[in-house]
Amino acid sequence: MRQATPYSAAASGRVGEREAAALTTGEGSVYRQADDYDRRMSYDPSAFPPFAVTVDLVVLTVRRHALCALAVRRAEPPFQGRWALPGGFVRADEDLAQAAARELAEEAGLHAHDPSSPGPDNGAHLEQLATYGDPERDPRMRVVSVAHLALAPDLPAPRAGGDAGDARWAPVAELLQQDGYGRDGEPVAPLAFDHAQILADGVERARSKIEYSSLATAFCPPEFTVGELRRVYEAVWGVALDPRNFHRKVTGTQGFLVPTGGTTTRQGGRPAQLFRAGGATLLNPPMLRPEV
Amino acid sequence: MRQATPYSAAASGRVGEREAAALTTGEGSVYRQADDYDRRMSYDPSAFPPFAVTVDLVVLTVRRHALCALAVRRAEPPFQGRWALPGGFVRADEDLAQAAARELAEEAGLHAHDPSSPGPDNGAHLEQLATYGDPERDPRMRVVSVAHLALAPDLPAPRAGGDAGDARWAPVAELLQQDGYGRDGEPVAPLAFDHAQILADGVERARSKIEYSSLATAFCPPEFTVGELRRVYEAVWGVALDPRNFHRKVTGTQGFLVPTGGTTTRQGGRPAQLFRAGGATLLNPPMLRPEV
DNA sequence: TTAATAGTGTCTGTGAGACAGTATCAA
DNA sequence: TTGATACTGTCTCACAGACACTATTAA
Repeated sequence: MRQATPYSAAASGRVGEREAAALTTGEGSVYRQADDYDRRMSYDPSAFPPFAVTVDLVVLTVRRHALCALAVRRAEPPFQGRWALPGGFVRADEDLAQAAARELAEEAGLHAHDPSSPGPDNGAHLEQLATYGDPERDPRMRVVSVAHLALAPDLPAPRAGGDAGDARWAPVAELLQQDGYGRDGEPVAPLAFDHAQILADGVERARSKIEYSSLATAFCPPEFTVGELRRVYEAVWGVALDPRNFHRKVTGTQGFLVPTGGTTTRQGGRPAQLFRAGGATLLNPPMLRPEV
Repeated sequence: MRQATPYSAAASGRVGEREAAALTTGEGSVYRQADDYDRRMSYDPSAFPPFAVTVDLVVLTVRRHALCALAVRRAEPPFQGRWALPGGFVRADEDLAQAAARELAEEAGLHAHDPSSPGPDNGAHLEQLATYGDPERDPRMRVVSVAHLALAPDLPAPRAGGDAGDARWAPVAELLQQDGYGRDGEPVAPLAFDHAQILADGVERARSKIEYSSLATAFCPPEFTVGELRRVYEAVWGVALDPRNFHRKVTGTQGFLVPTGGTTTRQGGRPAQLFRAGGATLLNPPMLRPEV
C-alpha cells in the first residue's frame, strides 16, 4: 500500500458554508442570488468572474546523487526575495502546454521534448501535473495555476531569465524542509505561494512514474550506463538498490534500453556498456520500489 | 507496457510560431512586445488576459455490466442539443474542489466523499483529473476547464438540474463512438467541445487507478459481494476475470475488504458473504489487468 | 434434479530478492 | 596489489494463472 491522491474533494457541506459566507459579506458582488448567477452564466459566459491563469513548473534533475528542483528568487512582491517555482502567465493565444514549454525555455533554457518527432532530441520531458486554484493562494487576485512537471538531465547552472533575478538547482529535501533550517543551520524560508505543495506533488508524481514507465531515462544524458540509471532511481526514491538485480531487471525488460556499442569508464572500475533509451514508454512488469 | 500520458508538451519551436503569428495579427492587443508583456505582467498581474475557469465532471458508474458516464443535453448554444459532460463556472470565492463538489451535487444529486471523515458516508469519490485550455476549445471566449473525475455506485436516473434540460447515464463506449452511429444504427452526435477527449482521459484514469488502489469499491454500494466487485472490474476493464483467482486475490489483500458478517443471495446461487471497503487505499501488490 | 454462484485446494511458471563469484579497469 | 565498478549465475520464496473440486442456494 503506497502513494496518495494529490487532490481530494471537499465535502459538499463545506461548499454550502462558503457560499453562505460569500452571500453575507457581499463577496462576488454581482452574484448575490444563486439562481440569478446560473441564469446569467448560461446566457452570458463573458460576464464571469475573471481569473488569471498561470503555469508553474516543477523542473527536476539529479545532481550529485540528489534530486534537485529549479528555484527562482522572486524580485517583486508578494513574497519578494523568497524562492519560488518558475512560471508565468498564460498568454491569450497559447495553449497550456505551449505556455509551459515557453516558460521552460525562458527560465531554464530547456526545450521540451516533442513526442511527435522520433529519435533522441535531448529535450526535457514535460507533462501536466495538476491545477491549483485556492481563492487565497495569491494575495493580489484570483490566480489559477496549471502546474507542469519537467524532467531534465543534469545540466550546467540555469540561466536566470525574464523577471527572475536569480535561479538555482536546489535539493528538493532542502526546499521542502519543514523546520525552517537547512543542513548548515541557516534559517531557510519556505517556498512562496503554495509552491511547496506543488513541488511535493511533482516529486511524488516523478517517484511513482519511474516505477511503471521508462521516464527515469529523462534524467540521463543521451548515452548512459546501467549504473548511472541506477543512481537516478536511487536519488529519486532515496533508497539503495542491489546493482546486480537492477542490472538483470533493466537489461531484461524489452524496449527499455538499447546498447549503443560503446563503453565508458567515467564512473571508474570495469568499462560499462553505454545505452540509450529504447522506444518503450511503459514498463511491464514495473520497477519495484523497495520498503513495502 | 501500457497506458499513456494524457497530456504532452508542445515543442518550443511551435510556441515561437504561435507567438509570431499573434504579434503579426495583433491578437492579444495590448501585448505587442514580448518584453513589455513580461514587464507589465510582473508589476501588474491584474492587467491580464482574462480567462473564464470552469469545472467539467466525468461521473462514472457501472450499470448493467457496462461502464457509464453522466451526460447532459445542452440547452444553449454553442453545441445546442448536443450531449456534454456536466460542469459549470467556478465562482469567485470557491476552490476548484468545492466547485466540482457543488456541480456534482447540482447536476448529479451526488455528494462528494469527505476523506477527512472516517466511515462509509456513501459519498462519491471525487478527484481532479486534468486541465484543458486550448484557446479554441470554446468558440465564445477563452475558457480553461479543470476536469474532475467522480466515481459513484449505480443509482437511479439522475435528476436534471440547473441549466441542463436533460441528463442520462450513457455507456462510455457509446459516447466515445468514433463512427457516429450507435448500436441501433441511429446517428449519434459526438460530445460537445473537447468533452470526448476529457471523457476518454477520465475513463483511462479510472481503468488504471482501480489496478493499484481500492477505488473500485467506489462503484459498489456500501455492502457488496466479491462477485459484485469482480463485475465492476470486468465492466471497467472490459475483460472477463477468473472468479476463483479474483476471490483469492481480493480477500487475501490486507485492508481491502472487511466482512460485515451478513450474506446475500441477490446474485442467485450460493449465499455470498457481504463486505465493505477496508481502510486501505493502495493495493500492494496491485490487481493485474489481463491481456499484457 | 439442474443451474447458478460461492468458495477452496493444488500445480506450475515467472520473477524479485539475496548473494556468490568472475571480469576489467585505475591508481 | 587493492579497490572500484560491471556483469553472470544460482537459489528461494511469493504469487499469478489455470483449473479440479466442493458448497449452498433457487427453480
